[in-house]
Amino acid sequence: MEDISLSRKERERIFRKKEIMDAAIRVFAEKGFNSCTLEEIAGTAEFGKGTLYNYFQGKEEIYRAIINDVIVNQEKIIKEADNSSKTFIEFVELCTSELFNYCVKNKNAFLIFAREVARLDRDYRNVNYEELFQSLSVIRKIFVKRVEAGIKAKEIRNFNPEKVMLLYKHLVFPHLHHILFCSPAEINVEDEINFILSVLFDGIKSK
Amino acid sequence: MEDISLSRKERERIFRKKEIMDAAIRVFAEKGFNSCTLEEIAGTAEFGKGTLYNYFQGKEEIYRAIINDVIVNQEKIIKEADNSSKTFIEFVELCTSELFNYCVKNKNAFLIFAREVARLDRDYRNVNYEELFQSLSVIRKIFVKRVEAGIKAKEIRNFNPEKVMLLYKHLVFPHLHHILFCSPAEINVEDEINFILSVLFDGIKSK
DNA sequence: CTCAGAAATGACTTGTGGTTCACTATATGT
DNA sequence: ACATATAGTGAACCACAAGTCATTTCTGAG
Repeated sequence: MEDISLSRKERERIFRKKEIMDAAIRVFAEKGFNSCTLEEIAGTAEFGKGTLYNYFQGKEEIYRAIINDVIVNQEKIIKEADNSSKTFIEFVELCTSELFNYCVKNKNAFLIFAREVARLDRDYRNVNYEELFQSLSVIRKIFVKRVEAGIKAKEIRNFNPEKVMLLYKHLVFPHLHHILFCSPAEINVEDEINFILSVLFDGIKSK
Repeated sequence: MEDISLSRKERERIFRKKEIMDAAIRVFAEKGFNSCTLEEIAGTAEFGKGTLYNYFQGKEEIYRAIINDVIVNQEKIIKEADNSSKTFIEFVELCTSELFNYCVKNKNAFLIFAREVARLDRDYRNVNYEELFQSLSVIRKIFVKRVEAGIKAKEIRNFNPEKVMLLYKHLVFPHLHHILFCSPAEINVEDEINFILSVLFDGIKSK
């Protein structure tokens, strides 16, 4: 984790930045972007309000950084799955279980991401989110490439690859959000993954 | 549409309320809840700011009323589909095509709904949204009942009915949102419906 | 035409909270 | 020990927008 190419000063700075982000994640997840104040975030991080401005441009940028982080992690997961799988089905299974793991371990960050997910592809277009869009684009490209390969190998039916990717995304994230935040009962992650993949691969109709 | 049991005064009041809501839908869809002001909504509706308070408690209530409206319409669609279908598959086909129609015709209202959809089951719990939850609950009950019937009739596999409903919801709304707001190309609604239903029923695997 | 009640209005009040910055404290190097 | 740089701080500032209400305008019955 630690990068020895940086000075101790730099590592400390990064560490404090992370601390602020962790506090912000808790506060944003609890109250939402508009119903919490910078003072709350600062208080939670055990810093003064002004200090946050030494690390971020402002409230907006902290929020953005959190979402960016989630997406960068997703990018890592997809890349990793792309490298360690042969068939498309393997690839999807790997992605899914790793995504589930990540989101369960980072519930709060995922919640913030999930609340914004409907805005990502549209409302965020105007603003400066190059890095974020970069990652989103990489994710899209890898997934589409794998779908195309899967079709060529006759693993899966001949659908528009872009649409298959969207469908996967729409299946996984809202379902994750639901089981993590809307479901009263205790969850068996393994079961949830199996359910989603079973429907995705074979559909709900009786054979 | 017009209810003759009401006086003209009352009908006029309802008409103006609707006018305000229509303006609010355009403004909220364009800018989002937090980035627009009551004055903009009032201006768009061609009323003064103060007038809005003769019709609604405040900004929050206008927003709520819009979302409530969308959900009430969904409830109507589900009920209608429930009454005019025999098999589960028919039921789903009917729901889907009517939902698509409704959302295409009410893009802006649907956009507002879609932005909030991740919050509905959780963040909205605290506040007073009885009517809204009432409708959501009716929708859930009807859908689950039809899934159960479909399983009993061996139309579909034996999954947890609640989960099938969620999966359907997560398939339809995010996909609708994407094709209406994130897709650059012109859309063939018929094709989109067929794609979603084909995957839902039969999955993506080759046979 | 008159007048009472209803409806519309927008200047004003008020509270909020993001952002700034002058100052203090701490750490590092000589 | 001193100087310099770096980091932290929160009171004060200010923009903004939700909500209020005293006043004006409209409407329709008599």
